[in-house]
Amino acid sequence: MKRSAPEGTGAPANQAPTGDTTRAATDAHGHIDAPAGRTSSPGRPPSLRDVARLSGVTYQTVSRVINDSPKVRDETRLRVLAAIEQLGFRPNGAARALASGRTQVLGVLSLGTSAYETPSTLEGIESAAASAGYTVTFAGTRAPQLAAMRKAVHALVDQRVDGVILIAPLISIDVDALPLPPSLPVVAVEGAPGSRVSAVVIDQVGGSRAATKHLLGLGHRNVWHIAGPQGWFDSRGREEGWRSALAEAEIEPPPLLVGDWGHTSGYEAGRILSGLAEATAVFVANDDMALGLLRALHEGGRRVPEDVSVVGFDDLPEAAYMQPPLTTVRQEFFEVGQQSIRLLLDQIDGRTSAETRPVVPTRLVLRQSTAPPF
Amino acid sequence: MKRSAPEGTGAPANQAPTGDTTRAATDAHGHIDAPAGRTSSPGRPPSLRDVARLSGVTYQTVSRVINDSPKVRDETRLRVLAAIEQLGFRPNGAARALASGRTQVLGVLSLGTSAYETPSTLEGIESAAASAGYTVTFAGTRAPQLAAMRKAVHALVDQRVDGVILIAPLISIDVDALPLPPSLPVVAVEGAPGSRVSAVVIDQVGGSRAATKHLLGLGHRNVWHIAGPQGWFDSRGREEGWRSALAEAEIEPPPLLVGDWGHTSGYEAGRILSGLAEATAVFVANDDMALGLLRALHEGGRRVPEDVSVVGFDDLPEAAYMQPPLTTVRQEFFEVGQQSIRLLLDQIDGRTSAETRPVVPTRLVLRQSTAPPF
DNA sequence: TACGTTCATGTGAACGGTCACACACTCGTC
DNA sequence: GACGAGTGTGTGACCGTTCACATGAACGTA
Repeated sequence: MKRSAPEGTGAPANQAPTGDTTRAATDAHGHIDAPAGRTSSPGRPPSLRDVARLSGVTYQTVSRVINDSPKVRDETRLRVLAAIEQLGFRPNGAARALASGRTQVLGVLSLGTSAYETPSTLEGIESAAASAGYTVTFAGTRAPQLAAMRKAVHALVDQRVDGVILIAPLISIDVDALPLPPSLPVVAVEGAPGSRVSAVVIDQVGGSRAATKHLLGLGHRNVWHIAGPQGWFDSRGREEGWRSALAEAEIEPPPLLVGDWGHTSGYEAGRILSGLAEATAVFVANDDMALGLLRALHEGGRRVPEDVSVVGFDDLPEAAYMQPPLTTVRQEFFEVGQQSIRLLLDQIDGRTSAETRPVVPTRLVLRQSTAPPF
Repeated sequence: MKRSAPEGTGAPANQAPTGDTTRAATDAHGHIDAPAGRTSSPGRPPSLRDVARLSGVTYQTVSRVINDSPKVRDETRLRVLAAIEQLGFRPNGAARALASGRTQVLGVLSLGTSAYETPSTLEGIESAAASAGYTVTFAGTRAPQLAAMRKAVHALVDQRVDGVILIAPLISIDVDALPLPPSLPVVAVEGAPGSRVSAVVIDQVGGSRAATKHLLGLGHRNVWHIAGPQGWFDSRGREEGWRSALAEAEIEPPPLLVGDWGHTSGYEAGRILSGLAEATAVFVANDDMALGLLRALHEGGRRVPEDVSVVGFDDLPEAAYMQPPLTTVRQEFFEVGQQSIRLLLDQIDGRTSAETRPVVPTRLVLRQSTAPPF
C-alpha cells in the first residue's frame, strides 16, 4: 500500500525548458489559499522527485539547487525554488545522512543538566554548532555508572552523530572504556586528560589561587576551604589552587571541609565553621555551597564580611544579590561551550588545531563578602 | 574515492546469494586481530550485511534479530548476536529512519536554556523520552523572532523528528504560523491555547491565589505584586491569580510593578517599595526577582519579614537559603517535562488521551519570609 | 502418499537523497 | 569546419535499513 508505483501525472515531459514567466505569474501562489494549507499532500512529505516533476527538471538538478551548486542556470534555479516553496519541500535528513555519510548532528553526552553550569555550557555549544550548520542532540545520564553511559553513547552512535562532546567531569569516567568508534571525533569538557580525546579545560587552579591570595592579601592568617566532592576534576583543581597559594605563603592548610556542590552541604560546613573563631576566611568551591555557608554564618551570628570573609566560585547570576553580594571566581561557561565546538569541528574537518587543550581563563570578581580581619 | 568498487577480495562475482555458509566460515574475519580493537574495519562501520556474512544468514535475518522478532530460531539468533558483538555492529539510525519513516527522535523547541526552569523541564523530558526509547534533539533560539523560530523548526523538520515539544511561553508566538507539517504531533508547554496543539499547563493562577491569600490571611491590608514581563503566559497567570484573590477580598489592587524575571529588575522594584511604608506584603512573580527584592529591602533598612513579607514563585533550590528563607510557590518542572512527553507519545501512537490539557499543580511552600504586619 | 500448516529464512523493491560520471550544447580557436 | 573546453543537465548506482511477500523444510492429518 505504501510503495505505490509512480504514476500518470498526465504531464508530458517538456522538452523545452521555456522558463515561461507568464506561467510563473499566473501560478504565483502568493495568493491566499484555502485554509487547508499549501501542500495538498497525499500523505508523505514531498521529495526531490516531486519537486523535480513540478519544475520540469531531474531530481539531480533539484539536489544541486538545495545544495547551492553554482552549476545551475539562474532561470532553472528560480523555477526549482518556486516549486520547492509551493510544495513546502524540506530535504530529508535521514536520506541525506545515509547517502553522504554525514548527519550534521553533534552529540552531547552529559550527566544531568540541572546544575547551572551545564545548561550554560550547552547554550554555548548550541549556538556555536548552529552557526556552523549543525544540530545538537543530547544523551544524558543521571548516574555516572558505566552501563548507563554506554547506553547513552549507543544512542549517539546509532544516530551516527558527526562528533561528540563529553561533559563528564568525573575522574572515574574512563573515556576509553566508552563504546565510541575510534574514528569518531570527541572533545571532552574538563577532564579526561591523557586519553585520545582533546579537551577544553577551565583554569580552576588559577582562579582558586587568585581567590586564596586575595584573602591572604587582606591580612587573613589562614584560609579555610569547602571543597567539592571527591572524584571531580573541578574539586581537585580548586583544592589544588588553594593549597598551592597557601604553600606559597608558607601557611599550613587548615582541615579540609568537603561538600557535594549543594546548598545544604555548604550550610552544614558553615555550622561547623561558625563555631571556630579562628576561621576568618573561607574559600568555597562553588557559589551554591557559598550561599549555604552564608546562611549558616548568619544564623550562627557571625557577620560577613566583618567576622568572616567568603569567596565563592562560578559567579552565578545570583551571586551579586546574595547577602552580602558574593566575591567569587567567574567561569565563562558559554565560552567553554563555544571552544569545545570549535575544537570538535577542527577534528571533524580534519583541521589540525594548534592547541589541543585550550584553557578558558577564570577571574576574580570582587564584591562585598570579603574584608580584612577584625 | 568513497565509492570504490568492491575489490580485491579475489572472489569473482558470486551468482549464489551471499548466504553461503561455507564461504562465510572460510572468510570469517573474526580472527583475533591486533590489540587495536575488535573490528578490523576498512573504514565504514559494519552493516547488516557484514553481520549477515559473518554469521551465515541473510541481512533480513539479522534485521529480525536486532528487532527482537520472535521468528528466529534460538540457535540462529545466538550466532547472529555473536557476530554483532564481534563486529561491534550498531544499527544505522539514518537508514532505519529512511526505510521505516520513523526516527525515534523527539524535538524540543525552546527560547534559550539558561533559566532554571527550562533545564529542569528538559530533564523531565529527556528521562521520559529515554524510557520510551526516544532520543531528544534541541533547537533553540535566543530571540523569539518569528524568523529565528522558523529556522529552528526547519532544523527539526529536516531531521524528521517524530514529534515536537514547544517551550514557548510567549503569548506573541503564533504556533500556527510555524512551518510545522500538519501531520506532525506537537505539544506545547505553557500556552498556545486554542491552537491545534495540545498543551501542558501549570496552575499559575491557583498558586498565585494561594500566595496572595496567605499574605492576606496573615493580616496584611494589601498585597503588592512584582509581575513578570508582559507577553508571557506565566506573567499573565500569576497576575491574574493575584488580582482575583484581592478582588475576592474586595481590596483595590495597588499599582503593578513589572520586572523582566531577572534579579536586577526585582532589585529595582525593591528600591521603590522600600520607600513605601504602606507596602507590607509583596508577591513576586518569580524567585529570582524576589532575591533582588530581598537585597533592595535589606539595603533600604526594611526587615523581612518584620517590616515586609515576601512570597516568591518557582521554589528554586536556593530559595530555602535566601535571607530569610523564602516562602514561595513550588512548580514541578520535572513533572511538566514528563507530562508533555506522555501527551506527545499519545499523539504519536494515535492514542486519544482523555485529557488534552493536563494541569500541573503548584503549591505554597511556607518558610520565613512572611509574618503578620507590625 | 499427497497436502495444507506452520515456522524459519530468503528475495526484491522501496525509502530519499548524494556521488561520479556521461551526455548534450554553446563557444572560441586554428 | 572539425575540435577541445567549458557549461548545464541527466543517468545509474549506492547508502543501510524495513516491508511485503515468496520459498523451503518439517510436521501433522486425511
